[in-house]
Amino acid sequence: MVTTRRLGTETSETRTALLEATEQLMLDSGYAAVSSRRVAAVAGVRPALVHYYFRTMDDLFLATFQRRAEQALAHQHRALQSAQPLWSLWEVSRDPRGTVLTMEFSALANHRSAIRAEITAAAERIRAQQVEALTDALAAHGVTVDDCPPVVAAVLIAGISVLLALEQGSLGMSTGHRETIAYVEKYLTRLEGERVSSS
Amino acid sequence: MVTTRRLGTETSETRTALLEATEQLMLDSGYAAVSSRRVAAVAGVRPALVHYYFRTMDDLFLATFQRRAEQALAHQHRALQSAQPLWSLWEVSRDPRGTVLTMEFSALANHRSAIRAEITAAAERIRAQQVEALTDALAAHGVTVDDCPPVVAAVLIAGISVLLALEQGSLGMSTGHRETIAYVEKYLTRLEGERVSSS
DNA sequence: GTCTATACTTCGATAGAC
DNA sequence: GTCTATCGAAGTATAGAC
Repeated sequence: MVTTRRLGTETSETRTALLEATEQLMLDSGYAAVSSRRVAAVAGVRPALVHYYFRTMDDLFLATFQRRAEQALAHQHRALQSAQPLWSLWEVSRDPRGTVLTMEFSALANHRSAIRAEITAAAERIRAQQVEALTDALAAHGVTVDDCPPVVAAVLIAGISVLLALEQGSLGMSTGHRETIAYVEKYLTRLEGERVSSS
Repeated sequence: MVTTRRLGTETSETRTALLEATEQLMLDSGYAAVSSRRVAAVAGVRPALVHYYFRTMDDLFLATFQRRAEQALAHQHRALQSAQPLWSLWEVSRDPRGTVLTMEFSALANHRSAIRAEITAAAERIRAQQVEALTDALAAHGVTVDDCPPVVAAVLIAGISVLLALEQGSLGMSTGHRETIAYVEKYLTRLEGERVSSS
């Protein structure tokens, strides 16, 4: 049953402001803090406007996620084409904003089935892109599939990044972080040499 | 300003039921789904009773966490004393219930400052216990601090566990999981031999 | 010592005003 | 095409009944 209620246009500035406000709230206070009223307050508009542009809160979350996922995929694609793809992937993965949002959206997926499929699909695309690039990058430096399959390298980098971001960001904890970063980067240096440029 | 309002006793069965209901809700639907009404419904009591045993929702979360943290520390302590401490730590870390709760409480810590300090302190204690045991375990198998510092091994195991649980549990995604588990366990076997008993 | 009735706040969502 | 006034449901928390 589809309602006939009208919705705002996709190009509206207000709509974009609402998406940005949602992302900001998720970063600052977690997805549970995202309510139509708070989003509106951050965006500087009236609460009911949220429901004009997004029929339900799930729609708002979904639109926020899709916008972000596209950016992330494109950003990672550029990084993986650099002369030091392993170093680049490591740096991209460690971006705290991206990691925190990933965790928030994963938590959201846990009990909003409408959103879950979308997030899973995006996560699969991002991993597939990593595996494709890592297959060449590792082989180029003599790492065989038997030593370390590309997909394992992708999981390891993602896992370490998530844990560091979770502990540092949410808990303010840093025991072992410096050592772990040094350990990973020593390995990266052995494969791709010293990091050249970080942008 | 402390209120004079009365609270239920610590040994009450109702109180324990509320703690268990809270944990169950966090596991099933995330911390955002924990409300006084829902906790009461799961525990089979009236909503207002939650506030008789726990003055605020933060108090409820805190009590739930502390109960769980003590169990986790004791459980890990036993595991680390086994004949194959590395294997045991890997298995304990991969317990999905524990990992999901850890993530939920971390997310909670992100925007409930009253709870944050407590969670961070517990996380530090758990890591310290791991490092202490890993220091001996790694040295016993000829792994020097230069090869891999114990604290790095602890972070790696925790990171991999968190990512696997997050992807599998929240997203239903498993790309690369089988390979990663095989990769880790190959390494564990090289150090401690085949896994003997898992209990 | 244990629990309930209830006040007050904030939520998502819609019908309808401009 | 854009926004507001407002409803019913659900949230936390307290004062007071048993």
